[in-house]
Amino acid sequence: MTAETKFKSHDATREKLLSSAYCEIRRHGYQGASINNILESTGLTKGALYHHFATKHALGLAVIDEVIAVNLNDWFIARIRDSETPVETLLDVIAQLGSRLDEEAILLGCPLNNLIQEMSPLDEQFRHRLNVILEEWQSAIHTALLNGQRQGTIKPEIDCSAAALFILSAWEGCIGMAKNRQSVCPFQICLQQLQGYIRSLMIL
Amino acid sequence: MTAETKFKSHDATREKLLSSAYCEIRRHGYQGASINNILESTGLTKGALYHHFATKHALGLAVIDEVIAVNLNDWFIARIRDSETPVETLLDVIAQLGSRLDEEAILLGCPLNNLIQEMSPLDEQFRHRLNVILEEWQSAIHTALLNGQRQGTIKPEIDCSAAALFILSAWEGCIGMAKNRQSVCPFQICLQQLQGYIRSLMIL
DNA sequence: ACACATCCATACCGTTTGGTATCTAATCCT
DNA sequence: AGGATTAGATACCAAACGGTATGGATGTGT
Repeated sequence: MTAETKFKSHDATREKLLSSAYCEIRRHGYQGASINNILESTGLTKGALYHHFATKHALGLAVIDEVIAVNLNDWFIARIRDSETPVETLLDVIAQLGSRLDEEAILLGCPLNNLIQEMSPLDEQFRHRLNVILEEWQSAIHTALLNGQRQGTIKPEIDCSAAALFILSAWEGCIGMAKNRQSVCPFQICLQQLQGYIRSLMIL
Repeated sequence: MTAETKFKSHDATREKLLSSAYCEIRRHGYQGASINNILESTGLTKGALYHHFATKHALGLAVIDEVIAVNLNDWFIARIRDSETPVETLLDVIAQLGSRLDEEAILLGCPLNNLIQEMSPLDEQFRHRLNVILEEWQSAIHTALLNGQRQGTIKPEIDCSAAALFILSAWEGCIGMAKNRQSVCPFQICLQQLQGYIRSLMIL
């Protein structure tokens, strides 16, 4: 009970820091993220931050592990992996992506892809963790396609691994392009083409 | 003659600065790019830099206009737009992309896409200039597909504008994913899938 | 040859950066 | 209850940041 309340309040400020850092990084990138901004938006001080995180670098890694990875898993990866009608679900998730994201979300882009583009050449620890998420994602699409083949909805001659990699790349590519257009419309067009590609893998 | 030599030496240091800034930005992003690093790698000083460029911001815009836009135009956009066998050329250019880029080039990613992901939400002038390049690129692919339709190599029912947008998105997406994998192999697989998509638009 | 503009080096500036040392409450364990 | 640990606020720091002011060369135009 006492340990629980302590643990809860402990997590409370830690979560606040993580959440604020996530927003700041999402907007300005990791390098552009300002520790002072993060603290200002939480009302906390450096004492709190550096009590929970050794360095800015550690904070960045924690944001990846505890925010980005979790969100992506809940929203996309787990849904696709665990579906009993995986190909339908894959198409559904992409459709929802096009209809549910507002302009601001599009402008800010995919948190995973943002960090990949910024940090992969700069920091091996960042790169590795982002790569793990990416591979889980690709693996989820891969097994979805394999299940589709088993269920007879995906053409048997398809290389599901390569197709999964391409779907993921195109997915992130669509979001990336939309980030520059600042508009939902071309984004939806792009996602429709991606759905068209996926349907071309299917047996009609 | 005198005016010409003056102009040449003028351009010489200016080009040095642009080239060095391009490399620095490619590695660290615009925000992460250090003016001092740029100067150190050229052997020049701040007097030189701020004589030719008013601010770091102006330098960044000049890199886009005078290096990135020019390079992309020479390597991809103009080639695709001006080809008499546009679809073949498009496939060729993508194939060359997979075979000619070494691991370091892949690790550093597409200079255009890098800046798009970093700067689009942060600076309207950056976003606009990058958008212009992107639209020229998409337009080049678009007209290539339209020419293909006229030549009877592309299926008439294809929405060439949407397909061009998707090809461009997937293109950048492939490079972006490869940036994290740090390997040529998945990149080539991804590009092969993109070629497969383009072939699915063609009349065999 | 002389006034003038261009080019760029040197030295400096204020601000912001991530990070640290210290100190005070609060909480935990026995 | 009381010593020990944890949580977090405050004040400070050196370094790096982008940017500026000045001054001296090197031409350039007349």
